[in-house]
Amino acid sequence: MSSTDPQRHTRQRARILDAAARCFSRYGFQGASMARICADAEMSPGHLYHYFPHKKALIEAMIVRELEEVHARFEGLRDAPDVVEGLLALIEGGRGWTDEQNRLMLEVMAEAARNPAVGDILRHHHAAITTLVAECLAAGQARGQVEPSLDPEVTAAMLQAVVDGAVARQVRAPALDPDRWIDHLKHLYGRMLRPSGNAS
Amino acid sequence: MSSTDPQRHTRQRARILDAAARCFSRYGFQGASMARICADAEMSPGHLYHYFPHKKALIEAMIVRELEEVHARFEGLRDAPDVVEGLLALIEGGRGWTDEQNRLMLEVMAEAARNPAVGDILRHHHAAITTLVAECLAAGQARGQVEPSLDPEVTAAMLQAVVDGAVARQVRAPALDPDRWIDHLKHLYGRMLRPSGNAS
Amino acid sequence: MSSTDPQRHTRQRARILDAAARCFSRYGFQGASMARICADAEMSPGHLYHYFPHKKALIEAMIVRELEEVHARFEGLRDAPDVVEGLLALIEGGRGWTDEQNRLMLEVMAEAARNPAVGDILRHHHAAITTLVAECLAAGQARGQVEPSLDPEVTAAMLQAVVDGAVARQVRAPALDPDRWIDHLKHLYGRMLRPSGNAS
Amino acid sequence: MSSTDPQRHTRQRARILDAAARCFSRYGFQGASMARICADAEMSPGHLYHYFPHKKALIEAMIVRELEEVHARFEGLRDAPDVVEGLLALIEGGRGWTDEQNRLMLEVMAEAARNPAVGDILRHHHAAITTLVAECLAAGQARGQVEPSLDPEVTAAMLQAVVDGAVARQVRAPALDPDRWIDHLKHLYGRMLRPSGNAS
DNA sequence: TATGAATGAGTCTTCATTCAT
DNA sequence: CATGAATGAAGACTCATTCAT
Repeated sequence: MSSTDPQRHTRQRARILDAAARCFSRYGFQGASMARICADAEMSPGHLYHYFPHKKALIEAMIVRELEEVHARFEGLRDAPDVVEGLLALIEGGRGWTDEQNRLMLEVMAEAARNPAVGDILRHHHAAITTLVAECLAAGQARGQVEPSLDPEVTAAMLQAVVDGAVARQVRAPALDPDRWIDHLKHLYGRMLRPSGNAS
Repeated sequence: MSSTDPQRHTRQRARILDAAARCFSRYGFQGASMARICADAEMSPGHLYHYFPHKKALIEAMIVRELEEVHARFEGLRDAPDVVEGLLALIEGGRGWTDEQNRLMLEVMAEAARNPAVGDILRHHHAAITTLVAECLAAGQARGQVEPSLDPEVTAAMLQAVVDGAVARQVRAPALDPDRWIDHLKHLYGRMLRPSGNAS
Repeated sequence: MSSTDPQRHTRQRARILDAAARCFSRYGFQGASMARICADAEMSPGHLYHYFPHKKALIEAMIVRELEEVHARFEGLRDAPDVVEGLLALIEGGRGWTDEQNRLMLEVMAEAARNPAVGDILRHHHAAITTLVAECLAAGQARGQVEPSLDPEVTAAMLQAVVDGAVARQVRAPALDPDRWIDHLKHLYGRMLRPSGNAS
Repeated sequence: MSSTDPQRHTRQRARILDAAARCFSRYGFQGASMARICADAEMSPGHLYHYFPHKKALIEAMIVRELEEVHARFEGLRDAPDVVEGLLALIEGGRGWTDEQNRLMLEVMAEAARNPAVGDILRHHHAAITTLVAECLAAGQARGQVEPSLDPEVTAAMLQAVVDGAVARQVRAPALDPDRWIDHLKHLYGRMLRPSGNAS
């Protein structure tokens, strides 16, 4: 009986999304053809269209998955005893980002800037992270770990801008020693967040 | 003699580059068809190809022009009596960036990440600005305006990351009050750069 | 299993090659547009490109098929009891060549003269026929059917030059009575090949 | 005063026709663009169109010039004391044909097969040469230099077929030693033409 | 579930030709 | 006579998508 096997369904979707991520990061959303993605996923076009009705749907699903993974990295912040240490650890974690992820994020940003649907996805995700980080920052201020004059919301947005800047840096200055860069970033970011007079 | 009029030639190229910038920012490099650019430039395809041999050439010329304009904004830094003030003024200037420029920069970053030719253009331009800013920072350190422990080169790279982050922010959080954002940015950036104990 | 049906595949290729031969003979390789060939093959361009990746590939495949057909006509020579009779029969067979085949051969020759890939195909095919004919001529010499002083290889090349000349004649002098022409050709060719003193 | 200078006019036309011959032989009639021919003739398109109203006109003018040159080579036949020697000398002269001329002839034949206008030019020229050669052959028969049973007209057509075959051979078997080939050709052709029992 | 044949609009690019200067 | 800017209709080829099997 060909009754639906949800597990298999999910596995197939994942296989497609993996292939899509690989292709999109290499060729961009428009540059990656469905045929290429099919080949990469070792699947016929007809079959792939069984799982995603449009290219648009595939792009959006892939973006959502990607952003959820990013979100997951921020969740840990809630349990960090020291918020600032937690945020610095997140920056430290940027060291592990692959080129594929970097390229994908840049592609997502560019697409979000012109495609309202993608823009909404990004903004929704951004708002979720911003809220999370802002809450943590406010808690940190209550505990005296964070400079009290900082606006938590804007500061949370800043963190994400720093991440975007770091992603861009990998393209702009790939030769720059990552250790020097990340150390510098952590040093300055620490100085920013901690109460005045409390250098890292 | 009816030999070529170089002025007209330059004007035509500019007309095309303007149309290209508009189209690329709206649809992306791949999404903008030559036909559309032609229509926007009010020019036949054959004529456009008289000025640019490829779409690639058009893209690259447009990118170079865009980046040179960015570079020009940084040149003023040399004459600023206080480097930090100069840099903060640059951040302040980001307020004037149009959506078109923002989108274009995002598209350029995404393209640079996968297209080596574009990547090289970006890196070359980035290096030029980095050198310029680093020199100004070093001079500022000599004059006691800038925290002496900062590495000028990495700090210059940081500035550009901040700009990239600000560009991304416009997509991520367009609702965020630009005044709040820019003030915050200037405040923190000032704290980063000025000698310790010298809050803005 | 609905895996590829190789028979259908072959039939489709044949359909395309037929259309291509018709169009190429009418308009030349460059003059025949893929769109026209598609229309002739009653097939969409996308579908045609499913079978041939380039126009070049289509041209070459068609040429190979055409030349193989020519080659096949020569194969019979091996079984002819009298080589000279066999060769004269081949010339006689030229009567049956269609205009399409003639035009195609002329187009192939012209293309082979400037396109190395096509040139190689032609030369490879030419060498195969030359070898075949030369062997038959040598055997004929051993049997006393062919003038012994003739160099088999060059004489085989001569035969093909005669064929090329006959193809050209159809263009140069279509009004010339084919019977008169072919009879003349056979007469002279026979005189050439047979041992001296043995007029046809 | 810009009054017409017919000499200059002729020289310009020649310059264009030279460039056209070069380009057509390299790329074919369709493959050679007017722009390329202009570049080769060091002339602007507007100027070139002053001399030839169409590409078609240029092609036809070039073909006529080419064929007239061929015709000129045959004119000498009239003064030859021995027709057969004269014809053999013509074959011998084929040794001097350049690749450009060869390719051009092949292109002309292919074009003549499908383009009625070009076909007519070729046939007109062919008829002129045929008449010339046939007359010489008839005179030769009267003088006992040529086998009397040969039909002069068909034999004249044969000569031209031999030339076409020789042109094709240069493409089919460029490696074949030209000396061997031409000697063979002359030997056989002599045997064909001379009265029976009169080997070369 | 899975295949891949099939479509046709759309992409970039070329080219013969015209025209203002 | 001479230039080269300008046109726009093709040309080869691609690709998202559908559908019969």
